[in-house]
Amino acid sequence: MAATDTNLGRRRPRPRGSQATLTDVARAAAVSTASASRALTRPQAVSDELRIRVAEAANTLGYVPNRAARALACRRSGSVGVITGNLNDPGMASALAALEARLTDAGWDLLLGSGSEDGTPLAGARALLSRGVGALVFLGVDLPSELREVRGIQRLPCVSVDRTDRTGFTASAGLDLGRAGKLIADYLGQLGHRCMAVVAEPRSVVSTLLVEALGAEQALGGSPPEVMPIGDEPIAEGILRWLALPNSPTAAICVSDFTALAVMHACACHGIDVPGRLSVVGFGDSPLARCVSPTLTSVRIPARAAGIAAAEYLLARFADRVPDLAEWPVKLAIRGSTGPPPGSR
Amino acid sequence: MAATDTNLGRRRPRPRGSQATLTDVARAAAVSTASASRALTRPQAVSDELRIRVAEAANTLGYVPNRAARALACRRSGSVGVITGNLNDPGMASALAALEARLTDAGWDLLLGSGSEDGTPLAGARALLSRGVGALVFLGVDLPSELREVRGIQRLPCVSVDRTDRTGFTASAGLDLGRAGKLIADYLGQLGHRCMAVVAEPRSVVSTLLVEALGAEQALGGSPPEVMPIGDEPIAEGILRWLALPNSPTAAICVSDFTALAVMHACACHGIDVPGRLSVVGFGDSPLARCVSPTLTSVRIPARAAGIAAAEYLLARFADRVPDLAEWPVKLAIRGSTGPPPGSR
DNA sequence: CCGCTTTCTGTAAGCGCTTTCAGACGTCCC
DNA sequence: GGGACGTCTGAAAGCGCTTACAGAAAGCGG
Repeated sequence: MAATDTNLGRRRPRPRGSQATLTDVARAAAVSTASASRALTRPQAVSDELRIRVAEAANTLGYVPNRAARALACRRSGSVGVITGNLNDPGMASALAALEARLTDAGWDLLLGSGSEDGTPLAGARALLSRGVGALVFLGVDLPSELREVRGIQRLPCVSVDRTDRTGFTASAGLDLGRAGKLIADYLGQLGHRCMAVVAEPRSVVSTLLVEALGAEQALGGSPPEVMPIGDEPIAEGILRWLALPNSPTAAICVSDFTALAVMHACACHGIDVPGRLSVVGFGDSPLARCVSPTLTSVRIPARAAGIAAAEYLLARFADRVPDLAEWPVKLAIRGSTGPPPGSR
Repeated sequence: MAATDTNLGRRRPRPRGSQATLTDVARAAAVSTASASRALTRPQAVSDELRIRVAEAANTLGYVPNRAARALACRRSGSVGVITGNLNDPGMASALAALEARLTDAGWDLLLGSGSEDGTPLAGARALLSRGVGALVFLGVDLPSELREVRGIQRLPCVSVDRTDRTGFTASAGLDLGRAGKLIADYLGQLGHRCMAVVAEPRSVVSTLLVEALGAEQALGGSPPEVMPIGDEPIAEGILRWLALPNSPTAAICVSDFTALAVMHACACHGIDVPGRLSVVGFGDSPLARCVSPTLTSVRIPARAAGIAAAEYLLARFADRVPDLAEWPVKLAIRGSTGPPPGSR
């Protein structure tokens, strides 16, 4: 239906004056198409003279290889699929940009799969698979364990850049957001905090990971953190309610710097001292984090590096090399918005 | 080089147990490949009986058409290229998600082109063109006028979703961010503001448009607005400096809600009344805008709608229908952070 | 100078799909 | 009953590219 609706599967007449084909190049260079193909794709396999002749012909004709034909002949698509989650999660956009740049440089296409819009990443993975992608990248999505059951995915290099894959199925490129929770818990725990809360945007991978990691952390006695969803009520009210609790949180872990700033502002408006009464931690370490007062302690995410790492991983696998996945540690940029909890000497 | 480096253009053996082909389906259904193809892509063109037989065969075999082969046979790629700018600009991510969802539904692929990473969108457009995309979408990028010179682009449906195209070359899908500046200027002008300033993240389309639109607006006497770049110095310092100017701004137009919140926070910390002394306008109308105090006046961007509009436009052009580009007006969500300038009765 | 290896090039066979063209088979009407 | 017509199907020709295979040319030791 979709196909006919949009005229997808209908042959079109070859537009006049269209792209030169390999045959044209071969004719212009007075060689066979085989030689032309070789000269273009594996220059070292032909004689210098032939290579130059073909290159010149290709150049003057403005030859651009037809990817579909190549994919068909090679039985390989030349494209990798990327399934994105919430691109508003700090860093995800730049990870994507870096990934794209590196893969494009190497001659691969990036096919965008259904992201956070509808349903699970499973549907997205299936759709991309049916498009014949040569690999799959998961960017800021929670991976369901059913993923490994998806038909044909076993053969495919898969990489997730924020290690949200609890299935252990994909490789994970450099970025361990899960560690961020531990990092924060350790740091705050050492300062003396025993009760901390999370301020989270819905549908955010970061929030999932934060809650999970904080809950598991021993420093906090294993109790799951209080969570305040964003967008329901004024931030200030939520905070005041927290502080009125018998065992009130002494630290607020926020899912983004934006959120953290909202918390700080609410505190400023109600005379709640940051970090004296409440420590605030942001996420993403945006440029603004050091431009506010107090300056904002924030998790720094090497997103660009992670995007590149993912790309390198895939390129290595494509070339049948042993991939070498460097870990790019998530770090905490400690600034003025965090300190010892009230009552600690 | 890249090609050999990554083994791109090399044929691979047909993996065993791989996808069923149309030929397999045809054989299983005991029909010719021609009939199978027709039954699958244009069901109304064959008899019921044949269609059902083929459908069943395809189903049991788990047949998935090979896109490359189809593209080759149809002389059409079945993919549209999208060139993204700063995905952190409010709304751009969701516009992309919506675009992707709609196009994927209709059977088109989304090819990601080099975004903000390197150089101009020109290179990105060329790269995508050489990949044989059937259309181009520009998402949050400033379009240089050289774009129309790109070889082969003239024949291609092009659409930009935020109307940053001053070349008049692309269609523009529903979203006129340029109007946002006018909207703000009008509103603030009516309140009595005569001098306003912009707080901008670098490399942001929104900021470009804001500065431009505000500068052009008559209400302000045509003088270009003061601009404070983000990340250089504490926001508070910049604001204090502004307020010390002889003809100090009475309103701060911020490139995002995040930025706006930073401004409000700085004001709160220094006893600057918002909106009494300084009105603050945000951009994007995020959920947090109504959770802060004062609630934040913000530009509401129908980004999802714009993404869908872009998709519909392309689908219409693909089907040789007359595209019908609805305008999705950018609106101003007026809340508590804006008011008359100081000194106005 | 011969046979052998090595290096390069061309021929031709696909890759999986769509579509043209023509044939087969009914239907309908005179 | 016979021709005109319409509907459906199949054979086969590509789409533009890669590559197996074989042939040509060149180098080389004996």
